[in-house]
Amino acid sequence: MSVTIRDVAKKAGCSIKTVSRVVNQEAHVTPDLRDRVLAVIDELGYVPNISARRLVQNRSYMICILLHASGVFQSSLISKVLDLGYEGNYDILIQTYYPAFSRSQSKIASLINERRIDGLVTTPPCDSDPYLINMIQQSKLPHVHIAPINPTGGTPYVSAEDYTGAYQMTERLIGLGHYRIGLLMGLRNHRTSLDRLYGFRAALERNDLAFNEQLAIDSENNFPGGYNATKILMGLKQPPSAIFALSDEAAAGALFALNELGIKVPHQVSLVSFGDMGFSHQIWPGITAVKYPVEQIVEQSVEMLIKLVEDRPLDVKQMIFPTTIIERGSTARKE
Amino acid sequence: MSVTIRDVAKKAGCSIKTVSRVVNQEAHVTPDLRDRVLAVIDELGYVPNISARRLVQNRSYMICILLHASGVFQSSLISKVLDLGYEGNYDILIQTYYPAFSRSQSKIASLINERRIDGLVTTPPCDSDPYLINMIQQSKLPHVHIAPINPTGGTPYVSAEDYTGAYQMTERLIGLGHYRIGLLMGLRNHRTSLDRLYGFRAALERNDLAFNEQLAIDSENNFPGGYNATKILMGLKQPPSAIFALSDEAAAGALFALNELGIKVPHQVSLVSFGDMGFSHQIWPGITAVKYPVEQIVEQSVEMLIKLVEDRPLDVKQMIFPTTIIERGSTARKE
DNA sequence: TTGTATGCGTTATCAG
DNA sequence: CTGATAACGCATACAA
Repeated sequence: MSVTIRDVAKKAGCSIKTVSRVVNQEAHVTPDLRDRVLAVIDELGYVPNISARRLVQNRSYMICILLHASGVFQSSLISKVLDLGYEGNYDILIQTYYPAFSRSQSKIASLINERRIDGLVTTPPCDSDPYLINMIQQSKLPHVHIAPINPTGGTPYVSAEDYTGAYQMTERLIGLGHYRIGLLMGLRNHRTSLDRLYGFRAALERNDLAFNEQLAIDSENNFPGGYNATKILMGLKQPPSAIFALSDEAAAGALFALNELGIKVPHQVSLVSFGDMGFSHQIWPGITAVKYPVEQIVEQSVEMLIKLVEDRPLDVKQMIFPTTIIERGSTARKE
Repeated sequence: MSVTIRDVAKKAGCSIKTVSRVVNQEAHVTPDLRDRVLAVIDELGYVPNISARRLVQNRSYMICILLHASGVFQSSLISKVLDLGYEGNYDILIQTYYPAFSRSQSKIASLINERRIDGLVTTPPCDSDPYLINMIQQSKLPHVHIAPINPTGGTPYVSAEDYTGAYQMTERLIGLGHYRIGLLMGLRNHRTSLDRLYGFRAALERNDLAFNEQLAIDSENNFPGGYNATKILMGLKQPPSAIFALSDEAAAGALFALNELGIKVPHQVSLVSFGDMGFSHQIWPGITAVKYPVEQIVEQSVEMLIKLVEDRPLDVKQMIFPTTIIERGSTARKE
């Protein structure tokens, strides 16, 4: 078969332990011998067998990112993961998890219980699945949350300032003279959606504006959700002069609906979104958005996980990144 | 530590080989004994150690999809990969490859040479990198191409009818009365771009229309590429009445530019694209597109690769899927 | 500084 | 049909 550590040792005239030392860059090898071994390694084209190493060390050198569904959030998250993936010693396995499918369940169960991964990062709403969370905790697998719905149990997590971002964006709209603001909400069982909602309400209150139930539409954080909600909003006797979509997809749906209705953005209606992951700048006239710092979140969560895996100390167990507002063409002062 | 095959054997009062047989669903075990073993496995919560299995079988049960850059093509490809990922016995590692970065090179080299993967699917333009291709061939690693630039060397590949798709779409535009069609080309060193270009030209010829160099703009297959090219096209003394973008991103850029110029789509200019991966239906007024069958391509290529890995016969070594045209709001008869 | 011997948890061989 | 035992390739106590 292929060349092993033993072949190298024989040819170099030393023991396998010495070769092992050289390969793993341990101390206590005379430069002379080290060079000889290195030469033989090069000559024979020796590469360590990762499976053997994994077996004896009981480590997989693989970490997993768990996703649910797919959308622009997932896409931009994955982009960042891929960028991280070719650095470092770990392979990053991107895996979807659909609680409803038993195949999906058994796949992740196998990943966790067979110790095929050294650690796990979960993204919302995976962390709201009790089966999964329970399994992770039982297994004592190193685990980091991204934007968890329930940041309980002491699991480290990385998140963003959803509340503040929504608050600031709402204030900006109010500052532009918009007092009737439509809100396209996400599902209420998502923490991020809730935080954004609270931020929105707080900004209204702060400016002595009442929260109008009629203007806050429950919708899914996707294109059809935003599309339908906008149709409803604009059909009201007193339609809003601005719409705040709590996701990029919903904003895209809203814009499509507004176009269809012949309503000019931003002159007749201003539109803003929360996320700014994907094509917010590519859809005419460019959507003003709260930028959600996915990249930093992903990078940080992976970094934290690896520290956990390698048993290195974690200075902080919660990290919350600030959001920023990106101004584009979809907002204007109320006429 | 954790429970091993030996523990199960001891408790069940049989040999480890028998346990192994039960676990691997081999024949030659009396139902009685099998049940007893199964019961113990369940009781002890035994799960086989994948690393040990990998070591002894010299297999990793992991396959890799190699990507270059990121865009909507990659995104929709990844979506499909993720759907496949929780089925089957293989983990699918999604990996980017940037030939310019030595870290990226050494990562993929390690993946291949240390046999950390059992097989590899490459996507364009990875297959145009000689270093990579050479390495793959040297290693004799099972390998399948997706839409290769140079389908040489007998490597199995899966692709789509780029030529025909472009031909048909062009004919459709001509049928709508468009005789001056702007073409937003991708980079010329991509086979798919070339095939699409040839299809476009063939349709023109077939309809006795001359290919106008001025209307065919070299641009990258991305948003700025399409944006800039469209600005150029519409600045011509005789601008086109229709634009054919050879990628979704370029089409989005084109649409943005047209909006910015105050040109109505489709009334003043028709716009079509090739790909239909991402948001073609989410950008007003919906972009008529040639649908590129990514999902089928990905599924098929993974299936072929696994056959290769498992040494099962491959009935076909080249598969080329047809494209279809999706009609949306961005095309109209020339006024 | 270097080497020996043992074990990691499987699968596979071959005898019973 | 079943089981003892030998690999697989590496890391690591421990000995020299």
